[in-house]
Amino acid sequence: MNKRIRIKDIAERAGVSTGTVDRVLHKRGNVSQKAKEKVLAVMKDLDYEPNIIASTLALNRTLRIDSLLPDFTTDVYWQQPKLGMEKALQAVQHYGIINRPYYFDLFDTISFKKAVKKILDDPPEAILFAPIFLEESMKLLEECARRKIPVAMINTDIRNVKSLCYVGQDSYHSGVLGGKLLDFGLNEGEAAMILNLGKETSNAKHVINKEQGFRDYFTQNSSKNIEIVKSAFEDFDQQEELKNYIMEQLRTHQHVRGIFVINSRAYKLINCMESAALKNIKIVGFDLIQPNLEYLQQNKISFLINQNPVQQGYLGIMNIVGHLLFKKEVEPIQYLPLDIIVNENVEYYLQRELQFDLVI
Amino acid sequence: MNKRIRIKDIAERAGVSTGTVDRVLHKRGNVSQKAKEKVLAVMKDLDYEPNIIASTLALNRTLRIDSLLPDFTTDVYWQQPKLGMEKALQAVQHYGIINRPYYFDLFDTISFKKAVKKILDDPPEAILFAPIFLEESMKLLEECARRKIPVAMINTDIRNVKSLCYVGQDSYHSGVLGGKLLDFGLNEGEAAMILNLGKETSNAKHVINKEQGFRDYFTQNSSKNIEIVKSAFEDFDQQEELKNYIMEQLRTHQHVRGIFVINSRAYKLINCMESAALKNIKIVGFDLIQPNLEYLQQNKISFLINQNPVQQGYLGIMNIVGHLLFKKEVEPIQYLPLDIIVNENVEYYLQRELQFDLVI
DNA sequence: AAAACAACCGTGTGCGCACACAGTTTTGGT
DNA sequence: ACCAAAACTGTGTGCGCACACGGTTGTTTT
Repeated sequence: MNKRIRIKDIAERAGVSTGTVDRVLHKRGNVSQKAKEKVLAVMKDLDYEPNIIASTLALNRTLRIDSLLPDFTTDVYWQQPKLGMEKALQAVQHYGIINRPYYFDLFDTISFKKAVKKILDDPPEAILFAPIFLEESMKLLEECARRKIPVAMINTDIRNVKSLCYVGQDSYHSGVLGGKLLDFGLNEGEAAMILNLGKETSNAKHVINKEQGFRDYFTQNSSKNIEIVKSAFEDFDQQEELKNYIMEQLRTHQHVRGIFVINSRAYKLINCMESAALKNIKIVGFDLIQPNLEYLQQNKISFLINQNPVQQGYLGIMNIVGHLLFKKEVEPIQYLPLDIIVNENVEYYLQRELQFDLVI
Repeated sequence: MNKRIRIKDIAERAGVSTGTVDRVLHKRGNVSQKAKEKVLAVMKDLDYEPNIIASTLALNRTLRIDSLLPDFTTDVYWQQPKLGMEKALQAVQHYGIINRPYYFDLFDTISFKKAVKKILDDPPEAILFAPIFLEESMKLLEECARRKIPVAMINTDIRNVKSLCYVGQDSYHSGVLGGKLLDFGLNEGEAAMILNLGKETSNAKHVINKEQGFRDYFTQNSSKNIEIVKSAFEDFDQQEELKNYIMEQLRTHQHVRGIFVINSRAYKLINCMESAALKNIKIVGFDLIQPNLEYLQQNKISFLINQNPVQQGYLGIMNIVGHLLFKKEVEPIQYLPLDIIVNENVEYYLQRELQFDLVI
């Protein structure tokens, strides 16, 4: 195929005008059955593909994607999906895609509900959001399904309600992987702790899945008789209280030789541990945020599991755009790789985030 | 900014015609200094950005990117950069980008030189290639620099000659990482082998870098007194000879408890090893090709390091396109992450390769 | 039979830009 | 002063598509 097939070529071959071809193409206006069949046959024969460039120019439209993400001033982790989202938006700006961002307090459903109301009062073409609050998020999804607004989710997966897609990690298998990585540092008869430094209101399903995966790893794979200790502390921003809690936990569970921190806050754990304890305990955490990176470099953290938050934001937008503009089929569940990060390879992941704006 | 700024808006504001604005924009034809300054000032004031969509349509041009990759029938690894390249080409097809692919024999410089001649006899707008043969590749790069043909390299990095970019792995640090990953399975006083199942003619620099990185890891990080054993075998396609060689190597170096295979052919090593030996020796290899994946699943390979070959092909093309179409600055050296692959996370990397066509 | 309505269709215009071409102004030479 | 050439500029056209609008034909109603 040397020359791109145009609707003019289709029209000539089918013996109709370009207006008729356009009407068949867009299922618009009236076209006789006879003309329709002729046009469709020629399109198929010539393998016609619309010129998205010309279509975009002619349409001269603006499509708005509203985003609803946790406020990154509450938790630095959320700067990263925002970064990925912004880079994707930059890449597709010339297609007339614009964004209206909304933020909510990670620990306050009121702010989430307020933002949802604003979004639905002036509905966009599509929504990208992080479903931190299960019940409220399901309501948003149901309403969007009713209004046929495509929704892409990141970070947390909600099933049983229709959405365009989920882009994020598989929390169960991140728990399995955490088990595997901790296992390298464990000997026969020692104990491993799974530590949740998070609030009860957020991501309960994630927590359960990670723990289950972690336990299943040791049940099914490790022959070292490892005891699993579960631990959780909500007031992780209270330094003294957290320190007391950690010290007490380590005293109570003296066989613990590995800790799997299931949120991005492994650094808060390490802030509370004495050097001697750190030498004897391997720590596996999540996410390449600055305080974690410093401890990884100091080998106080053995592994970080990268949830690819930048890519979540990026691909969330790209999937929406692919659906809206290119009429692409979208895979409903898209798990991102569970990157294993050590001091020797972390640099490349950090560079990757910076280079995202090279992608069209 | 509610409405996109057009050249018409610039023209009105500067008191000239759109033809003059176009001439200033493209440094074409004649424009008086006075008009030029006015136009540039308005452009800057209004933060004008050309509409790439309209520009592409008006230009109605075809840009050809020639690719020069090793023949994937010789080595299955090379199917993957080809796949990434094809997906990128698909994504940018509507910009009028076409591809002419050339393939060469991985172990025969003649085929490479023949392909180079064909490319240069009918020069494309840009070239994507894998510089397997150092000397011949440098000649190609010098000629392209002379003719101002942008070249993107993947898999092997050639410095000191001008090119658009290199997208690939950092071979030194992949050696370092290999050392780290093997170190998990090693005890005091044991030995680690670095095994090269490759031909002398290919990628010598890569080999040297990986080995150096591997050695440096143990020198600088491991306190276990690990002896490093270097081993290489060229006739890796001769099953009996390879088996004899491996058996002899394992007899000679009985303290070897870990083997780092520095090409993608770890599976060939495992084909030659007896079950008993496999239980005592950890193996770290490269690349998610089918035979390796099977052994990873069977836990005969402990880790694979993913060189991201699909992404190399993909980003090689995307960088060229960004440069040609969007006049983007391209980062000259782009190292891809060194993914650590275990049985528990491999699935996500495989799925990622399949989903690439969702990206615009 | 005439009028009204619906189905159907072709034509024209515009989206923002690239660039060819012809007209106007300026400059240089005689 | 006159002429030719060069510099400069505005205008028109086309890229492929989306879609509004008016004209034609066929059908239904009066």
